[in-house]
Amino acid sequence: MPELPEVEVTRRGIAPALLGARVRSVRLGKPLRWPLGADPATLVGSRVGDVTRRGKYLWLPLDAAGGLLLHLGMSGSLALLQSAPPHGPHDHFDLTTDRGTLRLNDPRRFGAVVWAPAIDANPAATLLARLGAEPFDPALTPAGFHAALQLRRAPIKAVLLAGDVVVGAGNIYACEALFQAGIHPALRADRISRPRAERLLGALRATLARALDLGGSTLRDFTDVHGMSGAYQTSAAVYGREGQACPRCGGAVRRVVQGQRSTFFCPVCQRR
DNA sequence: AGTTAAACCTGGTTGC
DNA sequence: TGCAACCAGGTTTAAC
Repeated sequence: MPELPEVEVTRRGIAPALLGARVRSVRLGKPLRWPLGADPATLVGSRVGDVTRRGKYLWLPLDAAGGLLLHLGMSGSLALLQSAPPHGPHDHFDLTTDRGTLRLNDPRRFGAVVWAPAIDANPAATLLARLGAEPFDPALTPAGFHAALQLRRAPIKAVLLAGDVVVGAGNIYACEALFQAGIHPALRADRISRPRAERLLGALRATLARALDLGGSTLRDFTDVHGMSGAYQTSAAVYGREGQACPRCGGAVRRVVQGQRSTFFCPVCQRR
């Protein structure tokens, strides 16, 4: 599921409700990507601070008890439950507080909940270290973006997905941003001109902002903390629309595989 | 060093 | 209907 918009929608859903909440108990289900790395009992009694986001990770500070780094993987979602119903087969983490239970549901278990003493201490620091710029950070300028792309020979689609230049775009929004920018997904990143890099950065920001407005995309699993689906997927121009008409030129949307992932694009509107 | 496959899992959809 | 093959919002890890 979750690319930056979905993670941010999730963060906005839980942050105000959990700020200052007192942890009552922690329940672990099946193993996630990594072990928690702490005795759940040591978290009990701590207070939740302000939940922040870095890339597709959420950081949930627990004052004296360090904090939790959360990732939703491919199929994860968080719910905030006032009275927690019995857990289902894919509920793998419960953080019960005096303000409700934060529950992670993740069928594929690519997600993670990892404890760290601080966000800049391991293992959180290592996981966050390789992340690129936040897409809405004003410090990320067209010139800086272009300069970073000049160092990469991989296809621009792969570079966007790698997230080490700019974070936030996953498979849906990388495809959509490239369509909006009129750039062919197989174009080498270092062959993108300065004006086109500027256009791509604008397209990426616009795509992510629009998805955020629509509550993200729900292909199958994703819901916000109240169980609501996102709506972006119905307005996608190319993603998931192989063979359908390009909304700009009417030609057929194509699907190719790049780096083991499907890429959707319009061969007419998107140029090398 | 930098790019590309393999791996982690489950479940829904497609095709024979 | 049954079953195999393929596909899916990600990213670390190992291998060219």
